Amino acid sequence: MGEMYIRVAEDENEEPMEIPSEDDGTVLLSSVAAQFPGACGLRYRSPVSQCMRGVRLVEGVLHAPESNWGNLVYVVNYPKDNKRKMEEMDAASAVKIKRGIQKTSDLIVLGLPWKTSEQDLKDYFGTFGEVIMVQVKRDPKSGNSKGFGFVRFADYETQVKVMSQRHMIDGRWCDCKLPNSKQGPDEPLRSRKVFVGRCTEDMTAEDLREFFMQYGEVTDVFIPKPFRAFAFVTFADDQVAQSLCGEDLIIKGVSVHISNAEPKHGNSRQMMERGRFGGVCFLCNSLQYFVFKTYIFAFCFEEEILNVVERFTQSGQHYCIE
DNA sequence: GTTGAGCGTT
Repeated sequence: MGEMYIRVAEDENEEPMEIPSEDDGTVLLSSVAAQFPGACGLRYRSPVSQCMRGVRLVEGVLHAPESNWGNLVYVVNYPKDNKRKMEEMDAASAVKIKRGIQKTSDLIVLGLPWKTSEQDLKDYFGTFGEVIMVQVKRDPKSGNSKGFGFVRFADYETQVKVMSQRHMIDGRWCDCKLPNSKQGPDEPLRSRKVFVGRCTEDMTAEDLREFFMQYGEVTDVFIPKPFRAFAFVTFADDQVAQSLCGEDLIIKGVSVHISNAEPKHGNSRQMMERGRFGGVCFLCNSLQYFVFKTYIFAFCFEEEILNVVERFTQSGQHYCIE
């Protein structure tokens, strides 16, 4: 038969590449793999049945169908769950993220007027997007509203939008948040909050909010007092928060460093057991945590320390200095 | 029958 070339592509619609055959008309899998690393075989679309057919492979040698390769385009087979497949998966999920196609979750609606009904909720939230669930929590006996409820949207974009603002419902301001049951260690790498290090004292919460708005909806800015050269910024969308981690950004002419705000397993008990941060506070004589000098943790990005700092500053409790 | 920070009878 003599040496010839067969046309091979990664996809039926892509431009094929010519792969040399052997003198006996067969094609070595190694020849295919030389151009398509990781290839484990070939397939083609039968002109008769219009189905994909596999090419016979015996000990690394590909045999022509009908003893003739013809002018068909052969498509490369890759092993299941190999690198290429993984890349396709990544690409697919990346598209999902970019398009905002993400699983939604129930949002708790806090501050509802006693009179607000589920129909009221549906009518109100329906103006943001498709509502697929509403609930008003009531006392089973009396049927009286407990003043809070839940809502679930069809689209993640809608959820983000709704979480990013307050809501005037039947004359009261209400907040929509992720319920506690949906937070926590459910998805540890999905933090919506970032740590902003190297802050200067002239950076106000409003400065930070305005700056970070360019990346996405900002739902909270927290600056510890007294000044400690860091802040926490929370976004409505965890993807935004994650995308900023590791960045050095310029705010008011100074470079701040963004890193993750929440430890994967930042358990205060674990820290105490390690004996690194445990002890008795000389101020209150009963607290069990130490926080070191400002300049130490201000420039230290160890998640555990930051978590402790945040717990203290947010709870309004005093803290210990050495 | 009241109230106003919170966290969901299944």
